[in-house]
Amino acid sequence: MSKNAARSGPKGLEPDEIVKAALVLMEEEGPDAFSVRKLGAKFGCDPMAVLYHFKSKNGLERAMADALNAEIAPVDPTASWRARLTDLAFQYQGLALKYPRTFPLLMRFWITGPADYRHAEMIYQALADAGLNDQQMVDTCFGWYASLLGLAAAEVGGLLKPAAQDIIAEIDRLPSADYPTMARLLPVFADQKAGRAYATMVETILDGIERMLPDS
Amino acid sequence: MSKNAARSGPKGLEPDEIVKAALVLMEEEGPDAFSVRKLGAKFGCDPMAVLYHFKSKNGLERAMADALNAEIAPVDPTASWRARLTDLAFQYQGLALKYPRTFPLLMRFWITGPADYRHAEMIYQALADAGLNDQQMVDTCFGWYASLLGLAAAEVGGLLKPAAQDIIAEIDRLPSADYPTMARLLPVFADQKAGRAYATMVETILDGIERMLPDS
DNA sequence: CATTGATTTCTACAGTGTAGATATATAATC
DNA sequence: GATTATATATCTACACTGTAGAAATCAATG
Repeated sequence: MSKNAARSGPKGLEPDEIVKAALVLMEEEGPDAFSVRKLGAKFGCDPMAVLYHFKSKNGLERAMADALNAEIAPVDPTASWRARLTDLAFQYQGLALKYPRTFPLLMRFWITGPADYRHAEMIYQALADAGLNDQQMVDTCFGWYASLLGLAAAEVGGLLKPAAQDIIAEIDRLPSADYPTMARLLPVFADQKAGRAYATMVETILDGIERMLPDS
Repeated sequence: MSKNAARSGPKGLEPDEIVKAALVLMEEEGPDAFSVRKLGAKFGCDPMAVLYHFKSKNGLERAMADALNAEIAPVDPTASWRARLTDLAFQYQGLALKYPRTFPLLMRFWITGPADYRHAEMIYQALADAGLNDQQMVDTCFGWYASLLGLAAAEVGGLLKPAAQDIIAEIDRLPSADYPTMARLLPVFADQKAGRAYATMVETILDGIERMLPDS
């Protein structure tokens, strides 16, 4: 439309659009079959055009990770620190469920760019309102973020989902003398409800943070 | 030596030895440059011999992940539940530091095989001794494990290490009005001591677990 | 010795990321 | 408007990847 907004080059390829298409392709194909050639074919451009905008496949994947982070919505600043952190935690879980095959990229590019500075700032402010001192805030913010990513990745990676039949069979085959507690808990595995372990752990970590407070 | 122990085939290739060499190669080359061809060259056999024993590169990588889990030593059963979980936590951190480039495989194969059932059994017994009920135990065990893996992966992935100079510069460039808390904490970032955030978070989670107990 | 069956190697193929040269279309300058 | 400059997109080529399938090799058995 206007002078230099929509089309910046010969074909006007928009990096954001490429990333969007890349996310779709990644979810369709999975991380192994995802390739810049397929992306080019899907997007209707030469594969090398993608690399021109992102330097390398690695750079593209970093941009994809940042695009995920950018979907995190700001939290309500009037809510309690605990409510805000809970909100963020479940937003991350939602992100993992929406992009199960892209989400692991967040653990490859722990710092993706501006989008997660925004996220980090929200965590810091919540922890500051909770009453942590500076050192505690830094440690806890990093730890909170890393734990959440691990939890969410495990959720979509299959660890937190109800135990699969073959896994249960495999555990059943173990000598129950060596694994008495696991053997006893097999039925509990079997009807493990998706998402509850995640919620439980979020509460557990928040409880732990609360215990750090001076008046606790 | 004896009949069928050492050499089971023409050359007597031992899968365990292949995995050992694979771990060395992975640490040398990193996940991108790691290939079965290079492994074959290093190990002195045809690349396809590797795939014969592990079905696929994926199968090999799963075996590598299980080899890492197998390095976890049993905990002292006479120690308190909290001491046992702490022990396991730091063993995992040690594993991540020893195999920084292989460790992320554990988040690709959340369930690697017998080695982590052994690990899980130790966690379950500790949680049982702590006094959690069955449902809590299952949720907390999964959550504990996933969080720890996230923490350890973040540690070697660069999130928990002292902030790098370019990152600090990048944050410094942000409009400090939008990121007031982060801006204030920049100096704390800068001399972040490796490993302390990990230790802090482990304590935090353990505190949270303690709060689940009925008499707490 | 011949056979068997598990192991190792060989060959070939389709697909990958990307460096480097080239073409193209827009914007800037005259 | 013609010409130059510049950013953008494409083309070509190369070294490398995982692995299917055929072939060779070797130890043990009958």
